[in-house]
Amino acid sequence: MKALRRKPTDAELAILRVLWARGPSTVRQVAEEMGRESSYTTVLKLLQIMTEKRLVRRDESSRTHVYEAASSQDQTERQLVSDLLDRVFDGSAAKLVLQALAATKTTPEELDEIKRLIASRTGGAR
Amino acid sequence: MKALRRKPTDAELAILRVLWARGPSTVRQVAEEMGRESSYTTVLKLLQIMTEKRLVRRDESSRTHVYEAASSQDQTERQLVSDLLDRVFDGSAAKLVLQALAATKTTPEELDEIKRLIASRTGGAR
DNA sequence: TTGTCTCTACGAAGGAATTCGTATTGACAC
DNA sequence: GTGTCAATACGAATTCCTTCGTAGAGACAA
Repeated sequence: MKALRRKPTDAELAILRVLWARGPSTVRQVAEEMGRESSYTTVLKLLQIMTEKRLVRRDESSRTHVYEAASSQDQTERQLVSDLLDRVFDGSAAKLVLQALAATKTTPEELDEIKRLIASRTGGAR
Repeated sequence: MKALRRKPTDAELAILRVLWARGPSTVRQVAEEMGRESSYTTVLKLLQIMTEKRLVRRDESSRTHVYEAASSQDQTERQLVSDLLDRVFDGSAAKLVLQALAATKTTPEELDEIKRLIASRTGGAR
């Protein structure tokens, strides 16, 4: 049983996203939300493994267990970005942003939003 | 033999980074560059697998083979960012940028650089 | 030729991720 | 009690990643 901080796999991340969106959920609810790609038992197994890994918490007080993401969406997102930054971009946020802009057709609204983000950062520091 | 577009694994990415930095290289050169973490044969095996996957090209004209990254660093970076965008951020570049800024202690110089990136984007579109 | 290096090829082992089938258990109605 | 339904537990099969040991081929010196 290893303790902490591993990157969730793709399948695990898909489940986490459901849990973040729905809040605490049963296996059946998660499986249904994920459509017909994954069978009930597959989702169950994944959630069991994720419980061991402490990626989710399990409430066993009723017969039908209820699962909940152990880390917030925010924390997890940040961790994944950190990881990409380290593995790919030498820790340079600017390089990452450059590629993010290149990778998407960013709308003017989004660009404005990003500008505001930056402004709020620089504003404080100056 | 499957054809295209899979995400390089962590170990594969580490090798690609060496190839991008050094240009076409032999197994020995890559292994040395990667320090003593991975043995010669491990690097060799990975490069062989990566050749099958078409992640690298192999020049076999001399006895000592020479390997070269098949995709540019730029393309690969973009692909990895795209993947993260899809899997984690619903395709929203703004969300990703927000987390990138939160994840690093960004220097004022970097923020300025990012601002310029954005400005060049908005400037062209307006 | 024989020996020594250095290379590639190959395979095997271990571990993790993913899938799903089957068994078992608990709840509840009848 | 029995039957039925829905849940969890368990384990097997498959595939991929990663590592490394060992074998064999090529080059070259003595």
